[in-house]
Amino acid sequence: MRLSKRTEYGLRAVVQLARLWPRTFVQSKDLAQQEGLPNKFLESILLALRRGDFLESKVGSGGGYRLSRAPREINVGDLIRRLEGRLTVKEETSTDELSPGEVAVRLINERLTDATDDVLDAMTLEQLVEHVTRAGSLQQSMYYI
Amino acid sequence: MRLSKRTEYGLRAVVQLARLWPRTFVQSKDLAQQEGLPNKFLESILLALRRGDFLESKVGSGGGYRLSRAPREINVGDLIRRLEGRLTVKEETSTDELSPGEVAVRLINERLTDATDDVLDAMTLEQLVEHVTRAGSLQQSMYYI
DNA sequence: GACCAACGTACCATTCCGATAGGATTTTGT
DNA sequence: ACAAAATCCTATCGGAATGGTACGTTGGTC
Repeated sequence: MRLSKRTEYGLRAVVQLARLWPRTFVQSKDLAQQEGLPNKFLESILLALRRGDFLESKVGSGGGYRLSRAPREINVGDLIRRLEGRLTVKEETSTDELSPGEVAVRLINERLTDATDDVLDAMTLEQLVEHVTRAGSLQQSMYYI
Repeated sequence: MRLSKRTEYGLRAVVQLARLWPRTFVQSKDLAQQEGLPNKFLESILLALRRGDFLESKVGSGGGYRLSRAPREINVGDLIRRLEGRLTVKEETSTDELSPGEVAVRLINERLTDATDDVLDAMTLEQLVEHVTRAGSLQQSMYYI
């Protein structure tokens, strides 16, 4: 189980935006620089997030992106499902004439998606950022031991 | 979250073998035909499973594959991890100088792999086959309603 | 009206996935 | 002994997905 680069970059940008919330707009260029990401690629990701109503954008000088809602209101599962862009062609639910092996595979797939959805849906962006800053301060405090 | 074809085919073959356990060797060709899988591709998968000590094989006329142990002794998690053949280049555990975003991504990845491992490790091949045959008999009985 | 940044489109390079081809090796059956 | 049968092994390949770049357009600010 591995997240795509697209998802990873999107998450990293959103985490940055959440830490700045509710301050004003941040430009794609700056986000890319802070996290060391390819600028144009990131732009396309941010655009998708805006379309998914996770971000608001402002064009022109002094423009940029910001979260459309408070981090508390944003669910990580929703975010990632948007980023992964699952097309998953509806799985062709032809329940008839399934071999035993096919039934087994289907069962496992269901269990896996349920488990991952549970993990991701139980986490808000606020919680995620909280974990991160805790880990960060922990990391920082270790320099002084 | 989706299993690769390689994993899917391997599972389907193993489920068939588990249903026949502890009977004698089944040929790749027959497994491929029963499940409608490409023969040569399946062969390479079965070979990997043999190397992973899930199967025993016998060369020559009357040869084939069979489980190396009882289905009860085979863990689905082990099986799938073998089949996916994740190379996952050790994640480069450079704990220093991580951006907040990177920490967040790492956290999510850990949670996801933990959750999926939990699901898969809690299932033996015997249990999987049991689920399948139950579902199968249910499906069959519906023909007679 | 000059600049700025989001928006949009098209394209490209590389990797991975699923699969096939063609054989070499080992055992069984006659 | 020999032929058939099956696993075992290596190489290759087409196509799709992924990750990324280039270039231009639109809309907003000073």
